[in-house]
Amino acid sequence: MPELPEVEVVRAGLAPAVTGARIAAADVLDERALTRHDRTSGAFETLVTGARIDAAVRRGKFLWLPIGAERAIVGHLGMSGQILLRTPDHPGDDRHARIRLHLEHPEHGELRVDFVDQRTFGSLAVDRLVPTIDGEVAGFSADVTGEWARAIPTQVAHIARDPLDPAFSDAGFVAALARRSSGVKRVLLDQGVISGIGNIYADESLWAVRMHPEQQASSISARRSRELLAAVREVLAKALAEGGTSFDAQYVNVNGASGYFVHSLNAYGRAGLPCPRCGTPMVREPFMNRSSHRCPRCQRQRAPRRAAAAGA
DNA sequence: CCCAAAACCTGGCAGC
DNA sequence: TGCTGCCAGGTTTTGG
Repeated sequence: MPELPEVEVVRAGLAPAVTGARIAAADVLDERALTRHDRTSGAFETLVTGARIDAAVRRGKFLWLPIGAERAIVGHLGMSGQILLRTPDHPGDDRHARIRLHLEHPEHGELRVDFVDQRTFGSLAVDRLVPTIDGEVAGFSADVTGEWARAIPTQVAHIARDPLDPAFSDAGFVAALARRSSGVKRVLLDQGVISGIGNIYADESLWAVRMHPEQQASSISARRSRELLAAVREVLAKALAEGGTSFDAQYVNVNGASGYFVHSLNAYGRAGLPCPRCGTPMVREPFMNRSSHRCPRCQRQRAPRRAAAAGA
């Protein structure tokens, strides 16, 4: 599923092809791909047609293409979204194609950007850019010199910086864990605290530091919190280096190729298989209408804190 | 503010 | 073969 590494692979692939390109036309094939588009500002097609794309920027799992200093096309891949670069004459037989952008690039000529999404949790939208709250660069992109660089789409403004962002606050993360009473995995998945982590990399990171997903966040020491953050960074960076994680071709990069990180997973999807560290069979447990994967030996839960004078 | 759970959606697959 | 129901899960919304 697309988490930070997968979205970054898409962004990096898209950037050189779309930067500087003009959008000649847009086809909306399925209105459900525009659920996050606010129509009161105008129709999607009208707003993007004729616009020039200045960059491809990412924060966490959100991706956006600034079109001028005031607006951007915001994309989220949801669970099954893909953004595919194609030649203009590519057959239009894609069953799950939702939106097509026809581009004219001064150097690369004509090309097509297809937003393809089976499960329709993903979306594109035209959104307003607003200044970042801290005045820092909004997200990751090759070029940060444009007017758009320190501006963020309103839809993304509430999303925390991701752990690979130079402006991410390690101390802020430690403090956030310290004041949360819920389980640590829930906090890792909270995009308002730290962005870019989904179910796969949460399980991988927790395995790496031998932490139980339901460990109460506030019970974790500052030192252990920093170890966890370091593990998150390591896991994300490694996945990124390997081109992202994908199963059954749900996720593909802009050229349509799958990532290879699936071969490197230590916890996710390994229920019943031996823990790569100690050999104990891994378990899968229900978690927020989905699953957690962990080693029952390496990742034991510390006794939950009890209220004072509890019991009878 | 904090927390938890439901809702959104499609297609693969197991089980009958 | 064909039906049913579960499962995958990121984000927003809703309710407490």
